[in-house]
Amino acid sequence: MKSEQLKIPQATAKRLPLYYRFIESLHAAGKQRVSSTELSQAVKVDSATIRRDFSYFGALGKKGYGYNVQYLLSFFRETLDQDERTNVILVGVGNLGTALLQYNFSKNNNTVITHAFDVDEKKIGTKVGEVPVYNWDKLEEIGLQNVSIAVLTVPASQAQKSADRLVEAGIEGLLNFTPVRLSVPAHIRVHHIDLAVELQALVYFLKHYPL
Amino acid sequence: MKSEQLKIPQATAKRLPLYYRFIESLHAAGKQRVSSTELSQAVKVDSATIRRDFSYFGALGKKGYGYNVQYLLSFFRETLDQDERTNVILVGVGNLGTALLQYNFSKNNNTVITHAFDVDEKKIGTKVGEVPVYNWDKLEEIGLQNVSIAVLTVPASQAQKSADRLVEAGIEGLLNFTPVRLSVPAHIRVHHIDLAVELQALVYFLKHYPL
DNA sequence: CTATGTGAATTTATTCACAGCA
DNA sequence: TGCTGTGAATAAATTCACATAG
Repeated sequence: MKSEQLKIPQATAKRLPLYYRFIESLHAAGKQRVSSTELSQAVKVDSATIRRDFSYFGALGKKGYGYNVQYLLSFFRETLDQDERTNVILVGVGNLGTALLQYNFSKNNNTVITHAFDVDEKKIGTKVGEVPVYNWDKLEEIGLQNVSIAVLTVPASQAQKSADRLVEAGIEGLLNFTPVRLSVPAHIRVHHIDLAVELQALVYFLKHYPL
Repeated sequence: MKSEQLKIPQATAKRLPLYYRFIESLHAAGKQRVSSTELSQAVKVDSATIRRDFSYFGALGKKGYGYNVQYLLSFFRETLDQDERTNVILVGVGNLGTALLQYNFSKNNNTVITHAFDVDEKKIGTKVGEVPVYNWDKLEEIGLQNVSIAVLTVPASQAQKSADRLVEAGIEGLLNFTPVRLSVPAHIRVHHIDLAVELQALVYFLKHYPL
């Protein structure tokens, strides 16, 4: 039951949170069943891809009927570990960091930023959207109380050294909003959200891939 | 010279801005030449992939030498249309919108947010990081002066209707930061940056794909 | 009849491995 | 020799198309 999950394609894994969120909204709306075609229209993923994605987890649906919303919901809740809470820290309370703290991914899920860190005396000791800001110099002292993920929103010049320190402190995953391509040990997982690259890529597609 | 660019794989196109940014920094540092291996270490993309990517544009390098930084730079500048300035508007001056306006992608490139829109009277008429905030109700009146891209940072509840209105006004590309999967005409290009999905995906990978 | 689940085909992307040029 | 550029191999992801269960 655990080992089979190792075979799930990465592309599928990245879509799971998307499915989960939409299934939640269907459930909240009181919908009982849903077909891959309906899901497809909502999340803009081909229906065959959705059926394929679901099939990696076994037969979640019923032929001629579709999928039971309640069942899907509890299945994905467990699969995405939404039963247990996941705590995250954020490093760098600048504009972007502040925006993420206010947002705090709060609406749908069980993943929450619990601590923020910064070096600015004026920010330390305050709260930004419920989240207390701690002194970055006290990271080791405070420790990562079973937190395994950090959101990195520091200036580019501080990115690598901040990452090094987080790794040293025992972090396992980084959501990196800086443009720096971090060098980390092989067992650390880093996902990049590179805002400037995303915008440039859109510009490029627009000019060179007319739809 | 134009038509061949239509064959460039999407995966390659998405990496171009990344290459461009690093080549810029090499140039700024006064470096003359660079090999695919060096590039690989810096941008964390396999060196064979880099050579393959470059090869879609012809023979940019010299065997036994590598690539000339100056030449690469001017080649990519042209390819990514960095000679001409690209103007962008931003809709929704909340926390995230404000962060993006302050950031304004400004450091490296020639793509700039020139107008922001919001409905909040307190924001209209002010400037956020150099960018003036206009009344969203006046969108049509102000018009999109040869702007073809909008960054969408409105609340989820406003996302679809904001997009509809932008499309009506003539926008061609959307960088969508809302969790809503927008429905737009086929000729409109939408890129999603779904912050909650990214974080959830990282959580999932961490728990299920031990490195 | 309906909509899943999945073999097979196809498309897209990555990586290997090396011939050949500077 | 040192590195590119690229055929060929491999891997990953998507899509087709349909037998089959309900």
